[in-house]
Amino acid sequence: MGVAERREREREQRRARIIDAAERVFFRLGPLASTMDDVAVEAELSKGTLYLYFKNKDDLYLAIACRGLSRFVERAKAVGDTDSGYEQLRRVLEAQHRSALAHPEHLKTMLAWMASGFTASPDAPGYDEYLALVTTLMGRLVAIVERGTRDGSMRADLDPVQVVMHCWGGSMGLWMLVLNRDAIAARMPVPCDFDALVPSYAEMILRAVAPRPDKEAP
Amino acid sequence: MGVAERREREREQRRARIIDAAERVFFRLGPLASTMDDVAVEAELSKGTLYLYFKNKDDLYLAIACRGLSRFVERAKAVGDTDSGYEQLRRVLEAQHRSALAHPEHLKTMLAWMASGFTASPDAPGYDEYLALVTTLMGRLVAIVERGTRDGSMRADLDPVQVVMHCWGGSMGLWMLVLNRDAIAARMPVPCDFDALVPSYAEMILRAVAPRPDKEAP
Amino acid sequence: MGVAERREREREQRRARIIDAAERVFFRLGPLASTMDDVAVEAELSKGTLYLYFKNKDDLYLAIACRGLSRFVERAKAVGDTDSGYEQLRRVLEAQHRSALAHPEHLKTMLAWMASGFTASPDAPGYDEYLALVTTLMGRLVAIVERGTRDGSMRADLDPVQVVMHCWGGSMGLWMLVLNRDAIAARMPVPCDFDALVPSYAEMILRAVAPRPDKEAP
Amino acid sequence: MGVAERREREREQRRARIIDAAERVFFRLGPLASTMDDVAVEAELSKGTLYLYFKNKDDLYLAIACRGLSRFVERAKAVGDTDSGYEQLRRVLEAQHRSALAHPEHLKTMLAWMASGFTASPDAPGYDEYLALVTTLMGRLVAIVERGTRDGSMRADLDPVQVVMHCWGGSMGLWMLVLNRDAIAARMPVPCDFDALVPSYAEMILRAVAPRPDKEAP
DNA sequence: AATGAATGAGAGTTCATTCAT
DNA sequence: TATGAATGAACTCTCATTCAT
Repeated sequence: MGVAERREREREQRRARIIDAAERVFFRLGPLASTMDDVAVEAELSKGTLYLYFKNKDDLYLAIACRGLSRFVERAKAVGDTDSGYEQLRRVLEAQHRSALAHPEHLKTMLAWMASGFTASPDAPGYDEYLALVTTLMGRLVAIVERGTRDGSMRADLDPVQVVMHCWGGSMGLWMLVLNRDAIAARMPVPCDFDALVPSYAEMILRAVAPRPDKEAP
Repeated sequence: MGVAERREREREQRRARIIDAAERVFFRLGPLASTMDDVAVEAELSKGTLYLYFKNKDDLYLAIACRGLSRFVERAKAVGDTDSGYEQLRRVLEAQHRSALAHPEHLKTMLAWMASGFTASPDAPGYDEYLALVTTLMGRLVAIVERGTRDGSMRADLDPVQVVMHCWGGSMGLWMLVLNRDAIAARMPVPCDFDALVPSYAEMILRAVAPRPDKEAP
Repeated sequence: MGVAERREREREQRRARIIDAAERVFFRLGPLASTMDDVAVEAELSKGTLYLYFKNKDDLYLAIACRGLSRFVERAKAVGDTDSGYEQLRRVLEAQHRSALAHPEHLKTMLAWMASGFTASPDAPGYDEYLALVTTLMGRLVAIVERGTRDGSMRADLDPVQVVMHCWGGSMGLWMLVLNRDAIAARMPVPCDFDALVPSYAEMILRAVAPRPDKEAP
Repeated sequence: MGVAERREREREQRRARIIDAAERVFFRLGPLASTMDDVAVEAELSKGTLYLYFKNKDDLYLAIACRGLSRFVERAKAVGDTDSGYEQLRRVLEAQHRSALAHPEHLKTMLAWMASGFTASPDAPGYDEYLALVTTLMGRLVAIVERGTRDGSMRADLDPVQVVMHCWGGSMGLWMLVLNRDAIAARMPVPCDFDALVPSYAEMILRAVAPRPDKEAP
């Protein structure tokens, strides 16, 4: 049985190395301009081999999305469960901002994928993994907000799901602007501090979910 | 002189009809999967004719973006300049939401374009028009927030440009979620009211820019 | 009848102006890269109008060839008929060299046409004119050599037609090299004086057709 | 190691077969009218496969030119180095004439290429090979004439490079006429023996480079 | 398991030519 | 006569995918 296990392990390693290569290529050229040939060359593998590990280009795309997402999820988990809901949300937002700053290309790739319509077909091998990640992340975030509404660190009348979507979707939209800062700056009539954009967005969110001040200090 | 005028008018009409057709195709297939052949068939024109009116596919893309944007701009202008800054912002957000609801396909196309990196080259014929629209819109929005900070209807410590970007970018991001509601809903562990997403986002923004209640009622 | 004549004259002028424009375009871009659109713009005429004066692009090509050829013919005629055959040949070669130096683009265009296989169809409107020119030129040159063989200024055993073809074809070939001097120079292991090429060729021809020296000076 | 070698050999064979097919097509239709589709059909290969072996149409063109040129070079080398310069030149000219007679289509293709301006870009894969061939050929011919001027079998005052260019360029020009014999014959006022054209040209060249008879027989 | 040659449909774009006005 | 919008076939080149070895 050692042989089968070693094989499986080797297979996983090889798969991971292909994703590594694909990430480098996708980040360099964008997912659209990247070809399977580019990925094969970068992975020092033949093109045919790629198809032994990934059903098609979209499946490879999905695997990259999973990676990015799992980084987010890990950060969200690392925040822990001891603080107040408000504090946890603050730290999650901060953690994600740091994560995005560290891997902006990941974000770019994911955005391109989202904006082009989430083409992953449910029968792609990586689909289940991806689904599990989203579910985990969303569940975690919703739980944080729910806790906040209960422990009094957030307004009680918030709809947790809506708040999570505001955090998630809004951040995505702002990152879309930040990642295209050059193109946008050229079109803005007034200067904009792009580096401050996401932090100030988090600030605004937090201010909006905070309980009314007059209720804070009776 | 009537002839030249009529020609010019007919040319504009034909151009508009091509954009109509392109919109339908782009919305049906997505801008990436759409081909110039598809557009030609939809417009009941030969492919060569397309190139009489648009330099290339990107230029056609840009024309669609311009159209969507100009709808936004018109709505923003229609809000008028008589109310308080806060009230104007509220109405602009509301107007844009209605606009987006009426033409979601536009938004989808624009998002795909933004996420793939704003490829418009400055020498495309429609570029200047596009630029002017963005500048107008951004200028208008910034002016509204500036007014709000001065007339006391918004917090005085707001950075108007940041607020505008939060409105703009955040809405985009949320619309990205709404437009992919089916794909996302399948991945959400808890149900989400997608129709409420953008309105509740506007509400949150407005709440965040409003002056502190304890300063409102001294 | 004055009206018809004026019309005919105007038609000729318009035709000539189109050829002017076509020459400029062909010389600038080469006959292959030149489009009927380019010619129409250069002629400040609509594309459709071009087809009122020329059956198709080849016919326009032919008209340009005629122009170049008629210049040659005029130079050949201007040499006169008073000198010895040898002297006339010398002066014709010299005249053609000067003509080619003055209008190298013409030569280039004609060469491209010849090398791509003389595509003129006999039913093109300008075909007869072109044919007449070639006939005239060849007849003139052959007559010169024939005279030379009879008046003792050339070797008596020459075949006049062969000599004319050597002059004509050989010059063409050498001009082909001269016109591509840059490309060729880059490929030559030894330097070459391209300016001397055609004159030295004429010299060689003349030396070869000259009577044996021992017969010159008895 | 046998596998890699076999692959390489097969690759060369396939490449050669594509050039075969391209030659047939180019000769039938002319290089301009020939399309990559035509070549693919003739080679019984898919269009995509062509691009695995040749970067683009020009590269395929270049490969054909190389082939024709290498035949010339081989003939020039086969002449050997034992005779007088004059005799070597005579035999080279003769050899090239036979070569051209055997493969006129090659000549036609090369002429079309030359006349359209030597478009080969230096980064085409076959460019170096082509360059080496031209350099070899030119060097060989110049060496022959130099030898002739030194060994007394040619006039001492000849410029070897000029003579070589006369041979090369002049022959090209005459072949251009021969290859278009039908079109030209229809335009000639007097009959012309096209088959004799190149041999009689070689004769003329040889006569012109030969030393003066009165110096030969003192 | 790995290869890489082969595929072939289809992309965007061009341009000589036509024809209704 | 002159126009120029419209055509549509043809072009070169790309690339995700397959399959014999």
